[in-house]
Amino acid sequence: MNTLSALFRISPSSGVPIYRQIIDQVRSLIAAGRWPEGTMLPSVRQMAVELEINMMTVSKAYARLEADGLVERVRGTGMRVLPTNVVGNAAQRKSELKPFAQELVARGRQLGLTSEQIQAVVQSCLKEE
Amino acid sequence: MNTLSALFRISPSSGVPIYRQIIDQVRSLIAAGRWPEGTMLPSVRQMAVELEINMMTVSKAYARLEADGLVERVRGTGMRVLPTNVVGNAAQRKSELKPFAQELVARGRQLGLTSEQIQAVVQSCLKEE
DNA sequence: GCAGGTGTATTATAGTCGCAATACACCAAT
DNA sequence: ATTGGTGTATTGCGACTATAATACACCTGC
Repeated sequence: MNTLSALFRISPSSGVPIYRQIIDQVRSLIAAGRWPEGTMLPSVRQMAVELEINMMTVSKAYARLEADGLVERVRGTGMRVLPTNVVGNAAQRKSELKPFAQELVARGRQLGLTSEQIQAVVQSCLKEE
Repeated sequence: MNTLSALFRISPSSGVPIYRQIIDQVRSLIAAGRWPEGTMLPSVRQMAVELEINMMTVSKAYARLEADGLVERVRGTGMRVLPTNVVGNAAQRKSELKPFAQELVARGRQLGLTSEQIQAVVQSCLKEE
């Protein structure tokens, strides 16, 4: 099975740069503890094949993640998740989700929807998973 | 007062092209009936000044909106909202919001949050408006 | 007619993004 | 030492995005 496509949600047509989507989502996965300390990230080549993007695009995302101190580059082996970056606190993870909720609410308001209607849309998405 | 900044939510650093943000949000506002048939869109110059972006960026967004049949160009006057594009149905407006909800849920899951926690984040945003 | 308001076209510049193809440096397993 | 797996550097290319500075064509109101 293709585990990557289950974990990642890459949208080339969204306007958001692909390397940035990778960065954000890797950060989320690490923050949630799904990739614990010591875990090796998928190789750039594997990532590129499964997500149907360029190898260098993945590499650039990884380079940035290393610069941000989330991941360690192990020469000849791959990228290893560093320890100190796991956000165990649920409240902190919630705060990372907040920008997306704010975006959702703003759009809902523009569409003239009530709070209840906005929540209903979220609810339906949760059920459809 | 600055009505535009209250209606619009432009984020130049989001990665999403500015002209595209304008298009999406104008569509939302029209779909919600906040700009009824016959309403004149803000002028490109006003928009550019208040949102601190380039005039031509706004113009390109408007051109696309006209191509999509949402708006009519009145020479020497401005852009007028066309009638047949108003989405009166709440269900249809909800469906326009759905992609944002899906994005939110996917990110919440990546962060290891439960359905209840995701809803709580939305809830807090609704209260903070 | 004229001033001042529309949207638009043009040209040029700069930056970002993604892909392709190749080559390199490194490590692990054999 | 060889094979095959890491990530990376380089170069070139094309496309898209945004800005700037002008200039134009059009309509409205006085």
